[in-house]
Amino acid sequence: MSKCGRKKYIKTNLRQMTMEIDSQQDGSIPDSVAESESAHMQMQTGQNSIPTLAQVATIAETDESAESESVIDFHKHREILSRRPSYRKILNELSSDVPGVPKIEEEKSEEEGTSPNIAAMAVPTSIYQTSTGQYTTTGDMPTYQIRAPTTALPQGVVMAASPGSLHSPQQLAEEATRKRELRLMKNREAAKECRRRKKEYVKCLESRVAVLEVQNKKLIEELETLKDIYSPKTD
DNA sequence: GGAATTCCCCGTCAGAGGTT
DNA sequence: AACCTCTGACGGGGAATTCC
Repeated sequence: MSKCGRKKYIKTNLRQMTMEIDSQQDGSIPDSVAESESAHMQMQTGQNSIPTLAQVATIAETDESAESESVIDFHKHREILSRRPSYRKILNELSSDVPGVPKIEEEKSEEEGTSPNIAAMAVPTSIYQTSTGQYTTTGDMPTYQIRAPTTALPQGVVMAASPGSLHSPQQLAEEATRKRELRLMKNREAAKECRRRKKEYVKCLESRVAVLEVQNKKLIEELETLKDIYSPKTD
């Protein structure tokens, strides 16, 4: 399997996992998933993530054969194009629904923070459900205190004079370069954070899958027991 | 042992959506 | 409108594993 193929495979699994959890919880595939991710899109793209513009274009093209007379539903396309909520949002929603699920802390102001950088702390976060139906946590999972970028820029990033004071083309070029470097640096950090959150999110999903599987098994067993008790004996 | 493949991480870009 | 944040997508590099 190529690198690219492998990446797609991982993403497919991740999305399937999410859907599994959703369907286990309310017994149906969420409308958003059902609507925004048609089966034929999955077949065409091999991905379960939000399609790229090119993919959307392909979908629109092939859909034409099926609904050539009808106008493409604008809202449907908006939904396809729309972004899924951030991992932070998802996890925080989860944590409000399910006690024990760690919250990803919102960015704190610098006054609150003690460390200038992102601090990862190991706290117990793996989720398990007790016999009473409560969620509990064991094991280590990193949680994050995301801090606003410090005012102290990293070495090599120099604050330039205000744009109004720039005159020569050289100064303008330097300013542009500086801005680009700053942007790249910020994006680099953002990507790191994003990946960390994603990992946390995946771990959380995995834990929930485990919990729900156990719960499901128990319920099936209970059902069987009740059936045995209440069904009339034939002999 | 070396080539091929897989896995994991990273940096960058593009683009959606939020904020100022 | 400009700027910022977040995240999917892409591709590269290195370590680990598998295959011959």
